[in-house]
Amino acid sequence: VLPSLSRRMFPFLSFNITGLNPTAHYNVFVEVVLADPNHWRFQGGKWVTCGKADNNMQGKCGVSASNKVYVHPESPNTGAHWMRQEISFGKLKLTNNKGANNNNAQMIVLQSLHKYQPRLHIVEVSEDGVEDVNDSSKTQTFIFPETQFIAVTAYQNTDITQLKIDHNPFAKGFRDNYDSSHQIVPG
Amino acid sequence: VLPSLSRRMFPFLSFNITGLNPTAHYNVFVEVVLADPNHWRFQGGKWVTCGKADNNMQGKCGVSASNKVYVHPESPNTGAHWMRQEISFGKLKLTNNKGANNNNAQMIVLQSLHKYQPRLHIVEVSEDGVEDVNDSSKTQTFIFPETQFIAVTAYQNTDITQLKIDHNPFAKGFRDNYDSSHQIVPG
DNA sequence: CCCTTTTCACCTAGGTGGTAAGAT
DNA sequence: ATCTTACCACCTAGGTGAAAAGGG
Repeated sequence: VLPSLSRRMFPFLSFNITGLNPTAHYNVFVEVVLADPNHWRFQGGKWVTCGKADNNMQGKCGVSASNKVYVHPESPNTGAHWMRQEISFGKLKLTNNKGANNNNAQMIVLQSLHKYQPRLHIVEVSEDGVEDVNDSSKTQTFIFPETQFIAVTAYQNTDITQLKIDHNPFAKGFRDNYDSSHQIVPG
Repeated sequence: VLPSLSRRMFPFLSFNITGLNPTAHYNVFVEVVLADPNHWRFQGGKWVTCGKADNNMQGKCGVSASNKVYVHPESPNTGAHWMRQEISFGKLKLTNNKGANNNNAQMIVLQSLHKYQPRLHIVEVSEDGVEDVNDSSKTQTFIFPETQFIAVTAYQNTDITQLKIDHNPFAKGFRDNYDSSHQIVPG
């Protein structure tokens, strides 16, 4: 879901990284860009393009925007740190509220019913402590097409709803086989 | 308190830092060292030394030990980052269990009924990404005597207990004026 | 006797999908 | 009609001091 109050992305992105310089410093972050310019709707049990593409979306697919980036909270850190174990983005939050970024909280702002492609960026921090995203030797980007998703404000596909209920620990109360026998019963 | 299961230090340490190089990288951490070699006990409403000092404590006052350090979770980071706002150590945990460090969790191991002095360390990370605590030009240490404390496993001074109940949000249920009228009443 | 460990009810803090109401 | 918002009960996760139980 994609509410005005932000929600975490679930299932969340998680990566294993190798080949970094163990003693150099890197920023690691995820960016989310439009995968295509279409509106999508869920019809007849399938996601279909709505026909008309957004007017002002043409040519913007795959282009970065400043408010669509989530820097991993352990950034900056050493190559050794990033390679030690899987890097998870379990706290990455999505929202459709453009004013949501005004707070200190870092959230990714998306448009509902559009398809998105997450990207993983690893940027080496140069000696003077600033990252240089324009130096291609210092920045690497990875794209996994299987991580594409369509943002929604209300669930459309019940399979997705069930997947979340089954695997997200915070949705345990909605599981069919949830044992509530420990609850207090009046009388 | 100082249980085998660790508890947070409260009130917690918090610092404002100025004078760093905004673009250089630093590790920031707190170390806790013995303030004196004595046993302390609370008697007649006051803390008094127990008479006999620990045999193997002589000459160890103020000396570092590897398991008495808590690295601020935002380390490493830039001077600009550390100077932007107050640096709080609200999640620093204390324990008396020497095996507690075996887990991934980073806790400071202390001995009950001994007096301790926290120290703030700021270490510049050199260009190759490793800190050099032996280069005195790259490391700074700050000591505030008013932050000394005596570790305990059970509260002795009721003034301290009340201070925690009054100011620690997690102890709200123990406040005299706590309004529990919202609680469910059976029948 | 004094100190430590364990357990507990009670709280903060915040992440779920459902649902009803609101908006276009 | 379709999408969005606001609110809710219900959950995870974990930080409190009190009090009882354990240990030297």
